[in-house]
Amino acid sequence: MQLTENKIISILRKNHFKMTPQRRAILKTIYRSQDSLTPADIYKRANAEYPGIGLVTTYRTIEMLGQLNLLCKVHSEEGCQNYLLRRPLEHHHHLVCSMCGTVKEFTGCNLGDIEQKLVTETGFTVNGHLLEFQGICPDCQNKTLS
Amino acid sequence: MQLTENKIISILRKNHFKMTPQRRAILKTIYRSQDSLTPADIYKRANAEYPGIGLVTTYRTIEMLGQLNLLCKVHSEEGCQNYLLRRPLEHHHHLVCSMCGTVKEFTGCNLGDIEQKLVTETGFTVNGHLLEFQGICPDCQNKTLS
DNA sequence: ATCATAATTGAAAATCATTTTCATTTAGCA
DNA sequence: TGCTAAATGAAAATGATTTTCAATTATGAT
Repeated sequence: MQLTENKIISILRKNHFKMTPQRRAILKTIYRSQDSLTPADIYKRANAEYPGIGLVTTYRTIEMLGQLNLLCKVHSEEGCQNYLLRRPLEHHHHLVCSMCGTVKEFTGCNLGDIEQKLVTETGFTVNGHLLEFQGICPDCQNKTLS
Repeated sequence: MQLTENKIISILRKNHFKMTPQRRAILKTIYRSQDSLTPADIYKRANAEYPGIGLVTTYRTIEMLGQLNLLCKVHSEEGCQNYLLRRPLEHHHHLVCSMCGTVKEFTGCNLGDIEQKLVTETGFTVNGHLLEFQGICPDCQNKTLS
């Protein structure tokens, strides 16, 4: 199940949010990017496309998309305010290029065994996990050679 | 291999850092805690013990300990500036109680297979990962019942 | 033990990210 | 076409972190 731009718009409508040109531009920015973006990144890119958008509106739109569960957060060395469209709606994780920021989503984390072991050994209940891989994408591997 | 308070002090010495009472108090605060703490948390606790420590000094000491690789960062809903003494020096991960913040360290993440699969499928090289479990510790499970 | 000096400290100011306030504008329905 | 609640942007407020700088202090050399 993949999230398309139109599907996002219809989700907004369903939840009684108005479609403004600002939101459309911010949405398009997030939609198009395969890197995770900070609020400032989104602001800059959306502005390049549709000048005049305020940083505040960017923050508010991120907040709204977050509430609708349409965003993923990516944790990196530089910070943890990196947002990415939640493309696979199913449970998944991210493989992040430390050079360019490109993200590959993957499913099948298979942490059941280790989780069970933790429950047994510690007496904790477990209700979630955070998993992310960092590496270098093929493009950046090539760039490094030259 | 466990990190003792004296070992930390000797590491500071070895790296030509001075032992001030402020650093001692901050160190003791971090050393004693089994929850991860924000800079503000550390500041408050260290101050209760040794009044007069500045928030700036707290930040600077955290920075120093980080550089010496003596701290772990814990990622939670509330934020990602939660520091914990790096107790097992070996590669390990954290199981975090979402109610009280207590952290249990564990080793043996066994992500080799999934990592290999990712490398093959995406062409990325992989050089690190972030793994953390969230749950409820035994104590908090009991509290919830009453 | 005392001294000299570079490292450390705290207060205040500066910076940076994020949120709030509020008057104005606008999307979407009647 | 008009009404109204929602959305916007500018400016101010907030909160976290960093920088600056003058005063203090830990430590190695004497």
